[in-house]
Amino acid sequence: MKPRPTFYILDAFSLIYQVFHAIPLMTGPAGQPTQAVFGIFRDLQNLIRNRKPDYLAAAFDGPGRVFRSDLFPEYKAQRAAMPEDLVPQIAVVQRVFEGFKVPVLVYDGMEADDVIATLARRGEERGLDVLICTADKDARQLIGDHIRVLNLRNQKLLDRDVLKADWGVAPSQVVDLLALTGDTSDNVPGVPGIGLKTGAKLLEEFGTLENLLANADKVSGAKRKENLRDFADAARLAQKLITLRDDLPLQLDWDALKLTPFDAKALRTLCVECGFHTFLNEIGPEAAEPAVWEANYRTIDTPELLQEFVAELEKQPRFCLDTETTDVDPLRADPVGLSFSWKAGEAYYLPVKAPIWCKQLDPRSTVEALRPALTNPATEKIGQNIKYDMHVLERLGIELAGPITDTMVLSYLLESGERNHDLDQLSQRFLNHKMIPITDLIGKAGKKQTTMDQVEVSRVAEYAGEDADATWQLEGILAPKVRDEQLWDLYANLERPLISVLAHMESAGIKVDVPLLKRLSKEFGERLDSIENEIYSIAGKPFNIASTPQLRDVLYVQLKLPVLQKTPGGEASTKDEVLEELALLHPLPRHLREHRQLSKLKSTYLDALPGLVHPGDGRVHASFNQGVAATGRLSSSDPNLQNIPVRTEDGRQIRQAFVAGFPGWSLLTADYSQIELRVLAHYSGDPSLASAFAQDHDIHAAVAARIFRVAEAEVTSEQRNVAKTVNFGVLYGQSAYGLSKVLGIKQSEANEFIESYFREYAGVDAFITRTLEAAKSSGRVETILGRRRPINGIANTTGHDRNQAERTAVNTVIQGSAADLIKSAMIAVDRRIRAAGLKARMLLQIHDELVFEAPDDEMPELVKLVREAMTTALDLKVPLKVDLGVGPNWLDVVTVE
DNA sequence: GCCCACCCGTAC
DNA sequence: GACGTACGGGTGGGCC
Repeated sequence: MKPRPTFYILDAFSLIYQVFHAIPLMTGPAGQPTQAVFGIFRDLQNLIRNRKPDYLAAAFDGPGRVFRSDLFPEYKAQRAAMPEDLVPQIAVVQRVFEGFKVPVLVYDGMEADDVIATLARRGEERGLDVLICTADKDARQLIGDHIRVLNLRNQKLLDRDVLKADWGVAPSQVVDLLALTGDTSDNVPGVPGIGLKTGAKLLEEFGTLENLLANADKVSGAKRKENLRDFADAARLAQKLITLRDDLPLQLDWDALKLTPFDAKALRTLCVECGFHTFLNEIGPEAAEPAVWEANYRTIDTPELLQEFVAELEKQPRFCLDTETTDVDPLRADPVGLSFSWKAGEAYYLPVKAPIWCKQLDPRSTVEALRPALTNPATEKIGQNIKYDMHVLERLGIELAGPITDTMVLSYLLESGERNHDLDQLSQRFLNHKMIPITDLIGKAGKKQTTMDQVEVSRVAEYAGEDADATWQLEGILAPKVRDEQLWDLYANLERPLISVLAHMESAGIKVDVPLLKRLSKEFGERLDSIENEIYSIAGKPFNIASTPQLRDVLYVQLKLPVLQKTPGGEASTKDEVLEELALLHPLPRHLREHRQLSKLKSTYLDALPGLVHPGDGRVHASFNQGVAATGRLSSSDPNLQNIPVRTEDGRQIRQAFVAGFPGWSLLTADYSQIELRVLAHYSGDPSLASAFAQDHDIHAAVAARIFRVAEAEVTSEQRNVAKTVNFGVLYGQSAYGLSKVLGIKQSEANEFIESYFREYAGVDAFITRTLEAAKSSGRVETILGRRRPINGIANTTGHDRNQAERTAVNTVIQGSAADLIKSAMIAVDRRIRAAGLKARMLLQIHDELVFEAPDDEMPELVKLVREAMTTALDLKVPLKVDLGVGPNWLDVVTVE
């Protein structure tokens, strides 16, 4: 079945009032109020961008008489006049609708609600999937198989089922329910004493309002009986008022309701008038006609041309380079060609591996010819994700020298995590240019995919030339932006030097004991088999335990166990936390938990890791990604070495397979102790937190002592555990509810712990308040080294969205500052290792931990050097502490003094 | 047969 | 609804 086309109907005034009240007063350059305009602009932009409606319309109330006033003169009578600040915004909002090309429907004498109802019906009949965007409860009566209500504030969709869960009634009963409860905002009467709960209960019993009123004497409670009798007419009137007319004689031109591209010019004018600078940036380039991309790319494919080219290249103080290869993994990739650019619209492509019928250069002599330019420390090298090219060049025996400017990293600093930073997107956004998709050359991933060396040179030259050209042009835009935003120091002192540190870590990799992984895999496999049999016999039949739907069926249909939690998709959850509960009721969940744990370990680590071991050196070379995590952390992939198990005994065994690479070498692990809590102590300046760290106390015990008001020596392990959980909860903005769930205590109790914590650590409270205020006024937060992250929705949302934004804001400062700190440490350690001329190498970073390998005779010096560099990486108001361990593998490390 | 959303679970 | 940041495996529905 093909999905139905979508039809979004906007209840204009409902949305306008919603955003007007939700967003604090904003004013434009002329001092005019703009918050409703802003809110509608944002809503439309998001709606069109994210949901891509097929059809779209906005309904306004029409001028003239309203038929409901004939029925009931007081209808909407007590509704306050439109706020003074809103009045002038309505006309501008209309222009926003026009700018986004949203057809505005206004009909003389008709209310928007009825227009919407009619549109919805007609849309449904036409085979569309109708979504009504409104906060108006009345609209819920329209819900059906193909009509739903969408809340644009939280993107929540109301369908038949959600309605049932929410109000306990079917769509056909909505009118009756609202007629019973009445609606104070529209001045619609109802039956006193009947709210949503009671109303739904009565309707469940009696079906309809009419039947209920007819059988009022059967309802329990004397007062309720009396009210139902006395207010029966009021309810009947309300019913009439609430019922929407879905049969208005509207002339609809469906073609005119189809979504069309917005009028960028009109919107731009409006944004300038209103001072919406962010929107201006967003619609600006993307809306404009694609820029003319004047390109002149030359292929350098003879020794003579190469000689001329190198002579030019060596004259350039700065140039952009890019490498083409046969693989996304630079350590498995063969070089195919290099491209260079130092002027917009111009680039050079040097093919070194191509189909035999194409003219090309000799790889070896080309590398030698380029070496002086690439290793010249005085010239600047520009690239997009240049770490990749550094790997390729390293394998050709070239260590890139000179200052590096990486456009991916620049973009990341400007907007960490809010967007992707790949070249295609950067080019689209900043240059308004669509790059040639790589799939045009090598096909889509899969069987038919070829490699770049199979593609004829002329086509690769266009592709590679464009890469270098676009990167060069991007640098011209991004670098000034980074300087303007005062982020250049962060780049030059932290992210830039980190690039080559990461490149070295990646090319070092870490040795893996594959036979051990295989042994463990076999052992886990055998244990899994026996658990599997046990599970099948308890369940009475075999099924796929790894299949959530099948497991659901066994647990909740077959065994009829209670559904304790639903997934975000509305299905019964089978996650571990739920199984833990269910284990108290039935033996099966216990076995399932064990099975889950072992099969996770087996598939994700034991079986996947050997496939990622580099055949040449028996090591895994993960990528440490510098442009992904929104807080400034690194991430690791292929494989992810930042989530190797440690918490359970079975999981921990896997660490034994990460070993020192050579005989007589060992691993060194160096963990920051309580790094995020120390950062919190630094920021909060809280004296008691600071002194606990200054005196190197057990921080969880120290906090326990204060919140439970006992001596530190008297703290019980339960109290310490509570304090530990609260400590971490604070970092994540955990609520009393969350804490109570983790600790298995009452919410009220959890609340007391949290309150007690903030009473004792008022500095922490003040830090949070300070951070949130700054976030609200500036729309972003900043880490200790000035890294920034935009915080969306902290000032203009409420409820859950607001809380989420607040948690993100606070956590980003802590997590991001800790990330700054360890990045600084990595650079410092790397420098010192080089300065000392050690063979030791940094291998891994796991957010608060560094892993090295070194010859045993270097170990004492390395330990000293690492500790020194890490503890002095940044100067905080509390001391930094590092725990070090040495051993033959990542499991069996022995603590060193 | 490939792609992707969803669910789940591992780390800090 | 309720704890922040990541990555990745297995399933199964959708698509080609």
